[in-house]
Amino acid sequence: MTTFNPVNPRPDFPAMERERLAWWDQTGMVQKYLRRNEQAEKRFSFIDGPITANNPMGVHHAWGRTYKDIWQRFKTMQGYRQRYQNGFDGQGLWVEVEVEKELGFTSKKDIEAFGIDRFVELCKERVRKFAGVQTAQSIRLGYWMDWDNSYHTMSDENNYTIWRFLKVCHERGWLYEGTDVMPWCPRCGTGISNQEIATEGYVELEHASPYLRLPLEGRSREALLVWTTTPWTLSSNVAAAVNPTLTYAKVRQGDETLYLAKSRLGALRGSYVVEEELPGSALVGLLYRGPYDELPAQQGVVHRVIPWDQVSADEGTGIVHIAPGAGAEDFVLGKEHRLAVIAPLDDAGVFVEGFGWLTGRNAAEAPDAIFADLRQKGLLYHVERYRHRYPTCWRCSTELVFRLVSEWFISMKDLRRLIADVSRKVRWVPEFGMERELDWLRNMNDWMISKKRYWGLALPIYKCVSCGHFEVIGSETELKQRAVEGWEQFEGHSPHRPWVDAVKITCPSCGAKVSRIADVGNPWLDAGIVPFSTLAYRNDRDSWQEWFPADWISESFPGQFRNWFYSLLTMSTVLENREPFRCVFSYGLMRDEKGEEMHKSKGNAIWFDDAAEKAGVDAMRWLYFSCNPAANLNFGYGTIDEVRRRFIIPLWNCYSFFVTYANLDGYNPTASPKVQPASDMDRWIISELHQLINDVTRHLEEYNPSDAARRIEEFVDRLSNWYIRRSRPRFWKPVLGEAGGQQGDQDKLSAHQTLYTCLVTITKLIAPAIPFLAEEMYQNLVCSVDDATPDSVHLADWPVAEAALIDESLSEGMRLAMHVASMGRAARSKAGIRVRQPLSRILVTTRTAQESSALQRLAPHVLDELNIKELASLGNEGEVVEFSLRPNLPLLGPKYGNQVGRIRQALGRADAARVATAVRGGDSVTLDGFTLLPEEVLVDAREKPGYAVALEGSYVAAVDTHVTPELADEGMARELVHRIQNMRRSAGYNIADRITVWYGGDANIDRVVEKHAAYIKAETLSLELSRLVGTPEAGAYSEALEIDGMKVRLAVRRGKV
RNA sequence: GGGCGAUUAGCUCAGUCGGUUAGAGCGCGGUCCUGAUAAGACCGAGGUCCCUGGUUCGAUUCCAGGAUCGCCCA
Repeated sequence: MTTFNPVNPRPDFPAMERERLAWWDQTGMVQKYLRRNEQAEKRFSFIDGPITANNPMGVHHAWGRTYKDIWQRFKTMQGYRQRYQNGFDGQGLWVEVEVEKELGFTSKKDIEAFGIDRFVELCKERVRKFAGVQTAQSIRLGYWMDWDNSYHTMSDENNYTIWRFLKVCHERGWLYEGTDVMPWCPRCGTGISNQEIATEGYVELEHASPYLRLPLEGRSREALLVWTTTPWTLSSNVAAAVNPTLTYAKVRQGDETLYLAKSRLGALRGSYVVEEELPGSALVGLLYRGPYDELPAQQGVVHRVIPWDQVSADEGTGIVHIAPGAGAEDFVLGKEHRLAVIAPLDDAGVFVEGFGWLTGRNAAEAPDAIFADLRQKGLLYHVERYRHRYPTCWRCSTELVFRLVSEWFISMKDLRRLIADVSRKVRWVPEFGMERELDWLRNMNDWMISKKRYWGLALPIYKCVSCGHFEVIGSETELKQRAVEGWEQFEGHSPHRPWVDAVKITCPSCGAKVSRIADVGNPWLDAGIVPFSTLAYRNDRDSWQEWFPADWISESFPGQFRNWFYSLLTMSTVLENREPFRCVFSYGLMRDEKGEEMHKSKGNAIWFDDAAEKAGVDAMRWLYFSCNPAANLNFGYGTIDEVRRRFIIPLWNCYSFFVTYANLDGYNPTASPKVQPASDMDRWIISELHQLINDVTRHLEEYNPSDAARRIEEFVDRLSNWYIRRSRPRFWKPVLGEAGGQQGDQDKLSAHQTLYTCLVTITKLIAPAIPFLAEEMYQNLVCSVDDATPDSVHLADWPVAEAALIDESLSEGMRLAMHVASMGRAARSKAGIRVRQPLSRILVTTRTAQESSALQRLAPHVLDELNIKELASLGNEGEVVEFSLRPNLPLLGPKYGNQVGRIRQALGRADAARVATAVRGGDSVTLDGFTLLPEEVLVDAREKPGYAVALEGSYVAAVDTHVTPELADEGMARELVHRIQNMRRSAGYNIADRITVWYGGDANIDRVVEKHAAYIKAETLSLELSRLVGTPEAGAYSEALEIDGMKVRLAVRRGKV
């Protein structure tokens, strides 16, 4: 009867994860976890940035969700009460676009014909569907949340809380209707935000780009030469911009004079004479005749030259045509210089009334007619084909125009500073996040919150068409009170279009009936309000106070400084003038394995579901946990496999090793007597373990996942490749209660107990990051033997380090021992003597007396590892090495400053052997008048012939390579053991099977076997070891071998003859 | 044009509160142990720590300028 369930040495991790998910489900473990700290005093408030519920989740979402899960789990284990609320983002154009695609729609007209109500219902349905998909995927990820309590940004409460926010903005005078020039898709009939363009909108296109003359007022046949890539905007030209600091040329060409930047003279056609050079500032203020002065829309417009430091000397003519009604930068300049604004296009990209022969024409199709017109007026200089990146609609690829539109804004004039002050109270991880946010706050424009679409927040703005008065409704009750019409139609519906639009109120200013404006809201309002809407800000202020501000939020860098972080900060500043979160943790961008961006179309995107089933989510999660959050992550199956190889498999092997031997020995952590860890090895790994607990806890509390992961990996490596490797004989020698006596039992128990403690503690430390593996190990190691423990590792307490168990000097000593072992291997490797061949002596230098004694104490481990008999300090062994001296700069630098150079020289000239002897003996030395303390001089040793020597830093390990006949026989005995072990394995015997061995060979073999019979028998669990006579008996497994040129025949058989 | 990052081995990245000898993984060459583990361990080769100045006894590290790349803003 075994204590623990046997461990599969080659597990199928994804299958294991699926089984574990089912078990968690059956046992209601997630519910227990969610309720674990219900009564706790201390709370940890995490607020989830809502995920866009518009498509299945990607591996990049899994990255972010892993972080969120890790810290919530960590804080749960530490006993903090939490809300575990997930959020879904569902309102906005993203969803509309997908629904339009499904329905095969291409324009707003299609939606209106279909019916806004049906369309909006389909949008809601899509959001619910993908919220479900993402929930299922998140559960597969092992993300433990209160899934039934997820919030939706499309909820009534969320929308009404935004109403409240907008009303406060209005009361403070920050809400206004303004005009702006923005990218517009003439086909879709909607504005396209810069953000939408930045992601996938720019395309390389070729346009006919005219150079034209703008004749200067009051100067005969003198003109500015300008260039544009958008000919239709010339109809609305009101100014020309020059860079005041650039040099311009006045050029004579035939009977006319042209002005352009000196660096752009190459744009001229034909011969010319430069008459004068002048700074751009000399042109500022000149008046000129516009290209379309005859149009009604241009009447009364004065055209003049304005300064603009953004005018480039590398393109066009250095004189830029400005049309504030048709270009974004132009519009800003227009405001600055109080220029006239002429808006030429309607929402379909067609010239409006007032543009003469252009009226009714589509702007995109007008260039040829415009060129002909300009040529006829004598203004056209020439036309070139020009390739450039131009914005297009990300939905239908139509070239965008820039159009003057009327939109609603929140003024940032006062808020900018207030938000910045609030931002400074937040802890940003990484730290440079704050600089990015503040930079955004310095440079941002007023926040445009309206969008001329259908599915989204219904902006509660009621603008009177008769008198222009507008007001903002702050809640559903206020709307009901103010409603004079349509409330019955609206009642029972969500506050969305078209239902809410039925409600009319009375204008308090003129008494007219007023409708809601048709616009919907910017979706970042939806996400920014959640610290209020999800915490019952409107209805239960006490509950809100309890959870606000959030202790921690997390989202990736791209976009969030100007999106979610910004909207959170803005809305919280307006409502409470407080920071909505105390700490924000952000991370980079996910790329594919080669560092290229992932795209569906490129075929390098990896689906979450595929990755989960192929690689397992623990491996994925450990990758996310261990990578540097601030850097981009190159994600791929190769990357995940490496994580598994590097960390998960070695950890699993440690676990598997423990269970194998614990079962063999009948070790039971609850039943077996507790022993005091006596050996250095046990005390060392326990000391390492408690340092690990300290470090991991500290790193997690500082939101530093990668260092936490690195420390755990380092520990597992030491556990596997030093502790277990060195302790192996202790586990397998005599079985508990059999041979070995009481002392052997104690030692063995101590080994089991130590390894067990390490493994159980690791399960807790890794539980937040890789919940499946942690649970798998914990269930078997803990729950199967102890009823008094929590039912799940995820209900366990986070480990707390015991300072008394940490022994720094032992750690240092062991580090040195490992280092010496490594140097010894290097020395052997250099000499070409394999470890199976015993050697007599290794000589080692150390830096200090403490090191020397620590090393002597741990010498048995080093010697056993290296198969060497004796370890001695290399003191004055001048025959092995020669010495050289170096100054210990960290000590001497501060003490002697710029005299260090002279000390260095003095050491170079000194008798190294003499100084080395003195210093190693703990005596000071005086050189050139400097009296140096022993620790201020570092002694190096250099190899001399005769020994195999490894040098590393100031350490030297010299291995005596002389193999005596005695040592050679011992090596042969060990070789035989090795061969017999291989045969046991080839023959398929069990670890504990006793065997009989026959051997045949020359006299050397006889001698070796005779001399080392006891050793060989013990190592190979042989009951009998006899000379082979004739052929091996039937049923025996036999091999003919050659060892160092000697022919040997070996045979093995199970049991006794 | 402005802001924020980055630049370290063939590749992907750690690291250095300024100190002598800069690390890991992958890849490459070689070897070994093996009664947990070949999905392992070890050894080795491989680096003007982007460039130029400055501060300093000492700079890959701090400061300034520049180059290249990325992100954001204009």
